[in-house]
This record gives sequence, C-alpha cells and structure tokens, in this order.
Amino acid sequence: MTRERGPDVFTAISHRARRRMLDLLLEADRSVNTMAGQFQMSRPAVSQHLRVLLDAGLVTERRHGRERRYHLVPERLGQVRDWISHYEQFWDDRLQRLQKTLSKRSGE
Amino acid sequence: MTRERGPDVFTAISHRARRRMLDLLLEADRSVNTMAGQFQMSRPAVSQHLRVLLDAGLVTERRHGRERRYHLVPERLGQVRDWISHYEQFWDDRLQRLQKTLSKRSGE
DNA sequence: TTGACGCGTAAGTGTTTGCTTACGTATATT
DNA sequence: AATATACGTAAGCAAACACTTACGCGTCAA
Repeated sequence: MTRERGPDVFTAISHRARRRMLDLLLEADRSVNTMAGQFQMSRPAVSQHLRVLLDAGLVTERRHGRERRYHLVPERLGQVRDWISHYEQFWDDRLQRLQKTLSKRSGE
Repeated sequence: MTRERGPDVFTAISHRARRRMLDLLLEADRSVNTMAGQFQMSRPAVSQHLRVLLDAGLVTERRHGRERRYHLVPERLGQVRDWISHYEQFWDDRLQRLQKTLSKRSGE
C-alpha cells in the first residue's frame, strides 16, 4: 500500500495565505522571494506554506539557476470542485439555467 | 461594525468529518444523535464539529422537542465556489466547451 | 416526581499548525 | 577563492485543533 502522504487539498487551501499563493501562481510561475514580497511573514514561512502546497500536489517546483520557480497544478483542485458541485443546485440558479440550456441543446 | 465571527468557511470544510456532515445534511435535516451514528467519534465531538459549522454559518439549528435539528445553509459555500471558479478554465474543458456553446448561442 | 433521553459545554490532554531565528547548501558573482 | 544570493530545513515555541470523559440542563415518559 503506497500511503498517499501528507495533507489533503482541503487542508492545503484552508489557509488564507496559501490560497493567495495559488492566486499569484495563477498569473505566472514565481520564485519564492517574489512571492515572499507579497506577504508579511518571513521567507521561511512562505517556504513552508509552499511545501504544504507541494505535498498536496497543488504546485510543482522547477530549479532555475538558484531560484525555484513554483508552478500551479490546478487539476488537484478538481476534488474541491467535485465536492462543492453537489451543493450548486441550491445556490446557483445561473448554473441551473445553463444546464437546462445544455440538455435542450443535446436533445436529452 | 458587526464582527463576522469565527472560523471561515475554508477552515470549516477542511475537516473530512465536517464535510461528511454537510453531505448528510444535504439529504435532510438531522439531529445530533442521528449524525453521531454515522461517525466513530463520540457524540460531543460531533457536537463540536457542528459548532464549527454553525460558527461558519454553514448550518443552522432548530430546537424540536429535546432534539436539535441541524439544517444546511449552502449559500455560504458560495465563497468557495467563487474562489475555485478562477481555476476552472484550466482543468475543466467540459466547462470550456460549455462556455463556447453559450457564447455562440448568445451571438457574442 | 422520578428517571431516561438529547444535547451543549467545561476541563484536560496529546497532536498539529504557523510562525520565528539560526543555520546549511547550492548557485552565481567578483 | 571569497562573497553574495536564493533557498530549504532544523529547532523551538505559542496557539489552535481534535478528541476524550464528566457534568449540567431542558424535555418527554411513567
């Protein structure tokens, strides 16, 4: 049994700072120092948050000279969307209309 | 200023058990004992988790005799969906096709 | 009224988080 | 070679978390 280690995605995104980090990586790959400039905490703290995101599979790192560029892996957020989608019917009537449109279109 | 109290939604849903509780409440309102039967932890532990969900505004409680029926408030999950929707374009090509379909339809 | 039921809460405890400073290592610069 | 840069990691610590058992309080049943 290969143990799926570490924090799951839901835990990883529970911290506001980590969510912001993902948001930053959505724009572009970034080095640690670049990201650290956006936060008040120390650079090692940022590193540790990135580690959590890395363990959760939400980012990858690529060495680039002496930098480490972090890169977003948005696919892993799919499980969050999947879970939350069960609730959508209750608060997103826009999506409901969309779904209706689609089922008409596909002739189901 | 009425202070938006307590743990935020992202923290509230970070725990697997609490997510399962919401899932249960999606089917129907439930009393604490009914829910506790679905978990291995003690009944007070379940109560405490429900408290977190309550503080996050994800559920409400209604007294019903000596029971307390918990009721889902899915609207609060909107902020999760809002956040995650920024990432959808990258991993949900089904949605992309959907959006294309829609924009064609609306003649943009 | 007496007792069982349904529940919240207090108190105690081990574990995990989130941060800091100090340090080590690899790469680049001079 | 010596130094600066970019980073991870170790160590330490306070706070938060997740649980437990013990208890108290309102409600329904006999």
